[in-house]
Amino acid sequence: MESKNTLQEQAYQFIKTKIVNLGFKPGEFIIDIQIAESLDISRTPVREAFRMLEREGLLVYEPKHGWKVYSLTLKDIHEIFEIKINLEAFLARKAAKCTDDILRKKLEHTLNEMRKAADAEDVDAWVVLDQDLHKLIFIMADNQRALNYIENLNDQWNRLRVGFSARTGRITRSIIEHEKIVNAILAGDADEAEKETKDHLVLVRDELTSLLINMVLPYAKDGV
Amino acid sequence: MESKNTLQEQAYQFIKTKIVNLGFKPGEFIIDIQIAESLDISRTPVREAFRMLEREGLLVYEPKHGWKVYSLTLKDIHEIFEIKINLEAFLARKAAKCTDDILRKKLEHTLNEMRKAADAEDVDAWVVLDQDLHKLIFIMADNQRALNYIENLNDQWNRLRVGFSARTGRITRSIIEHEKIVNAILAGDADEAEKETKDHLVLVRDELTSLLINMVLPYAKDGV
DNA sequence: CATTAAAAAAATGTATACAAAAAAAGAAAA
DNA sequence: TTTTCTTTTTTTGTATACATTTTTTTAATG
Repeated sequence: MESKNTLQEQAYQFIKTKIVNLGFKPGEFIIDIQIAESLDISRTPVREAFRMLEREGLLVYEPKHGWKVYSLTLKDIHEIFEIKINLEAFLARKAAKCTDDILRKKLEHTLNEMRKAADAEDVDAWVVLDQDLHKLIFIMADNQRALNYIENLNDQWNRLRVGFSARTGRITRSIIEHEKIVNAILAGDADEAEKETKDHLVLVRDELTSLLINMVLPYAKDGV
Repeated sequence: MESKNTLQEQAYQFIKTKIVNLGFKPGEFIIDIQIAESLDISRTPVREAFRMLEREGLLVYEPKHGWKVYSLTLKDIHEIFEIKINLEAFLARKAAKCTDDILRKKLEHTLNEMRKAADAEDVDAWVVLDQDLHKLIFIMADNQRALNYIENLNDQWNRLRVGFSARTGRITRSIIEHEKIVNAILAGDADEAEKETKDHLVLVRDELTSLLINMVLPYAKDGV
């Protein structure tokens, strides 16, 4: 969220925002000079930004052809969640063994905040807290690389989040799932933490899959 | 391995090779213009190559400072193998359920070739076959993203492979470990495939850790 | 001799020019 | 009308110039 003052960073933020908000459509080719002109900068920083976004899987480079906004398929969702389910379940298991009281307190606090946001039906706040909570669990698990990778996987499908978390009942159910995970971690029950994380992610995956089938595929023939 | 004819690709291959062969030392800052001059090209393609290598975790960009060859610590090895152990064990489990006979035949064949290479003490051939074998398992597991990520993790520590696989007894022992994994997969025994993969990677991690402690740390104070 | 200040050198960040390649548009032939 | 070929336009790939920032060197001061 922090906006560094280099033009590369500006270009990066601009393009990423447009992709996430579907201003650039999945499968669309984007052209450096056009973005450069609309930001009133040169091509150079835009191309650097392209490489950064390629790194995150939001853009795909096709040599001698150009830069394409990555288009998620159902297979992608399946792959992404297969990895997420495994890694996050393992990290939850590890987090259950974490003895850092500050982190444990924070975890409890974040869950409470989530409850409040859910009661207030504040979807935006809830989304942020949801991310905070998962991040906290990963920090407790003490594997920075895994955290980075999962955040990267999330970047790849978060485009769909717009239509997802606002769905009826999703947040209410999600609170219950998160409570189970957090309680297991705080109780130091690694097996339970692993199991509840898996269950939670399977539900997310399945809802996301049906969302992709019902809402998005009709107008995006190559996926999202 | 394929060398595309763009200068970016040349620069990319050149830098990567130097990093892997320790021609550029871990922690060293590398400067675009110097590489550009030694390749007799301009800075532009070199900078594109930098971004590609950043993507692979071989270079780290420090804003307003420059590009640093990433330096592995023991914590990195621990993180990398924690992820590898989890993901690869899961993929081996999935591979055990693969029914594609062509892939299964290939797997058996690759193991045989590895045995031959080991008998002939052909380390170079063995390294290639080892990578082929693991890749085959991942292909059987049918998760392209996980495959890519594991290959990326491997890129990060393969620099150490030079001194690693040549160690006395490592290959002989490794053959046995690989046989167990392959046999479990071919027998369709998912539990066993998962277990043997974990055991194998734990051994690799531990040997790598001791290598890092004994050989490399003395002269590379920030790790490798 | 150590510390700070100023000047010089080097490296990054950006813009722009131009050649080569690809895509698009238009013209000619079937 | 469709197909093929040519021309034009667009876009990529690369080089280079230059401003800004950072680092190093040198000079001055205590």
